[in-house]
Amino acid sequence: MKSPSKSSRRGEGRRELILETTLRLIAAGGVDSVTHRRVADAAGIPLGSTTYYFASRDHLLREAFDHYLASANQLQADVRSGPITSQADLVNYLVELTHREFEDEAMLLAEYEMTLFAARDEQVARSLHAWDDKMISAIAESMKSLDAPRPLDAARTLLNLMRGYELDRLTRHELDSKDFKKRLKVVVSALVGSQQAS
Amino acid sequence: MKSPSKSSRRGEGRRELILETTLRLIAAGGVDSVTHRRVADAAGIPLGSTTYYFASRDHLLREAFDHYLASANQLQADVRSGPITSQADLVNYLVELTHREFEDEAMLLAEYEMTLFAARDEQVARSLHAWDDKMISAIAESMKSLDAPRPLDAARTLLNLMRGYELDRLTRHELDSKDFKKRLKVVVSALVGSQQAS
DNA sequence: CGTCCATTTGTACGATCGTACATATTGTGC
DNA sequence: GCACAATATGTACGATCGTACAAATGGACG
Repeated sequence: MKSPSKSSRRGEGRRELILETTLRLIAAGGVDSVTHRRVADAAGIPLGSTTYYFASRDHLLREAFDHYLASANQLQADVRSGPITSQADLVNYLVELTHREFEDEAMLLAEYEMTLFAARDEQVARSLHAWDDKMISAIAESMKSLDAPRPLDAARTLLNLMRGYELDRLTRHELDSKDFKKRLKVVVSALVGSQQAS
Repeated sequence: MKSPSKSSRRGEGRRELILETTLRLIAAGGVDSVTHRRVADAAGIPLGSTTYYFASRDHLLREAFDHYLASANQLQADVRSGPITSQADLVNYLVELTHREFEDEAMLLAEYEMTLFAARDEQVARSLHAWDDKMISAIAESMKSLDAPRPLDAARTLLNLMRGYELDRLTRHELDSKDFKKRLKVVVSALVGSQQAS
């Protein structure tokens, strides 16, 4: 009988403990603040443990980001609730999506730390692209019943907009989400309304 | 008679040399890669020079970001060319604005390094907000003759969209700018067209 | 020329880092 | 219980860091 609540997990459990701790550190102090020693201290394990599971600091960071994307997958699945049959439904879905991200603002910050890291690391970039594609597909799928003329383009535009807004919010904590919803509504109405290409 | 082309500038000139070198390092390797020693080596000056002008590493980074925003101000002024009298003019203006940013992709990366830094540094955050407000005002101003119902909201939406797109481009170098222009056109038509509030 | 202060330069100290590695401990199959 | 592989732990080494600081240099001005 295993004891999952044991603070010092063993084997694969310890591996995950290290990854989760690494993510917390990234969220709190950025990628720079991640060192083998700090991760070990924060996780309550000896230094040797981190080097045993991860050959180098880069390996640790890369796997931590992959671990984050896996958990983000779960979050995205949770948001999908009712069917989307109107523009208002779509707006609410998108607002809810960003709202969930802001529930843990530090983790959102970690997501953008990952984006910048990906700009200099091909491997993380590939993981991030796979996640982005999944997000775009999900948004496009949610617009299916609205008959948008170019669902993938529209989804990409909406995702860009959300990202830009989130980035703004990361440094302006006072920004109003009501304001964002109103602006989002205008864009959605343009994207799902029937207009011809250039 | 001063010799401005002298590689080892003196006084205020040396101060600027250090800031420019710091920005190049941030662009090339991120904020993490900035150390007093590396800046000194890259600038061809001794270590003592960097600590003489900047009391600490944080002071150096903060002033480097301010220095970047000052030069970005110049860039933005350069883009303003002809008058904007149609939606197409506005789209071209915005596309040109992002295109200029991509001319030096490493510097664009440095801009987002600054954004993440600002998320954890109030002082840099204030500088960045002042710059953002200036951008929003400039975009709103450029829409004046188009009679957009909410120019400031529209400008903020467009800036969010541009930022989200730029962030995407930083990791997907193959992305097409023609695609962005088409998507931007749809959004612009929605923002300047007359629609009532919620 | 000589003085004075801003600037420049080189060096040093203590702290922290990534990584390697030898040793101890644990769990498992027999 | 025993052996053996997987896992866990503590320690050490060389490198790099931020920062401090004393000494050297140089230009402006009497």
